[in-house]
Amino acid sequence: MCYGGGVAELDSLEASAEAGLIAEWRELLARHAAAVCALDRELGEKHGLGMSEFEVLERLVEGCVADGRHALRASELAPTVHLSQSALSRLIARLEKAGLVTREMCPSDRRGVMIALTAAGRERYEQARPLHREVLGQTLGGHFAPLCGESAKG
Amino acid sequence: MCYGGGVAELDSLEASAEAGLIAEWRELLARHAAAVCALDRELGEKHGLGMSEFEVLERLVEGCVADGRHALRASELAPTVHLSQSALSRLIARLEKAGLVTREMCPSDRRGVMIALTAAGRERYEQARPLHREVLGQTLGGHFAPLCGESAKG
DNA sequence: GGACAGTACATGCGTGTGCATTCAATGCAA
DNA sequence: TTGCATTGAATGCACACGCATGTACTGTCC
Repeated sequence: MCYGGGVAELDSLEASAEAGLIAEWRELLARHAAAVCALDRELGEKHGLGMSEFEVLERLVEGCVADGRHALRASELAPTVHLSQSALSRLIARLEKAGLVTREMCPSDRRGVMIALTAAGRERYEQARPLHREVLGQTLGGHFAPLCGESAKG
Repeated sequence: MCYGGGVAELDSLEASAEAGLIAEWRELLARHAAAVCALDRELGEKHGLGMSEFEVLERLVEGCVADGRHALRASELAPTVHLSQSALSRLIARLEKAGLVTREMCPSDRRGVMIALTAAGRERYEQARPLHREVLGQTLGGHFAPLCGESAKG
């Protein structure tokens, strides 16, 4: 197995590289599905938050810790949570409706919106955080991958 | 840095374990978002397939190769693509409508449905497969992660 | 100043998804 | 055989998403 390389071995080399890629891909899909599903279910049931809602709250908390800023622009928030601009806009609207964040006009650029955590938002985050970590520990660290949704119950 | 373990170091140990978990989680999210988004866009544009549609076709091809079976039960297909039973049902309906699979009553258990690739389905899969592998190679192997969607263009 | 391209966010719309439910078929027990 | 719990798949429904577009604002060029 020195892979020194006759032509005949090139194909099998490529084939095994492809097999490795697919294996990596499927593990990624499985872990993602397990984690997202469990997170959405647990955070939703126990804290009234979806996974993306939690991620946004977390970015806001980190923003405050990191550079002591009081609020973040929506445009800098969107890419960090892998959401489209429109999806983030609506997500922020939901959080605002729930009283977890506030949306204020940006004074320096009135097109922009500054999004800030409320006390309730920070509190909700702090409450949800241990469960978030626990679920991740189980679905990423532990490999027993409790698949979720209908397809898992059966 | 021997982590021999005074009590005071336990907290920092736990903190770094948590930080590692979160780092792993975020990389998982980033890779997944990049890959799924690119796959959906590329396969959609060039082959009229969504990511999940491709995955289902692939499972059907593998099923035939693996145990020479001509068709798979819907119930055994669902968990392998991380979709709920209802989502898979509709996905199969779309594939059937497109002429890529057939749905036949299972003779031994008439509640069940046997899903089989058509010639067109197999052909579509073979055509789409190289692009699928290419996109995965770029988004998983290469780490330049071309984020997709609106949030990426801006 | 006025016109115009570009940017930031909101919104109409179509679509895919999961949950709850429904319907048909099966297996088991009385 | 009849009755009933269980199972496999389809469907009503609500919801979150992305794309395309709309609206308000900014900056630049004339």
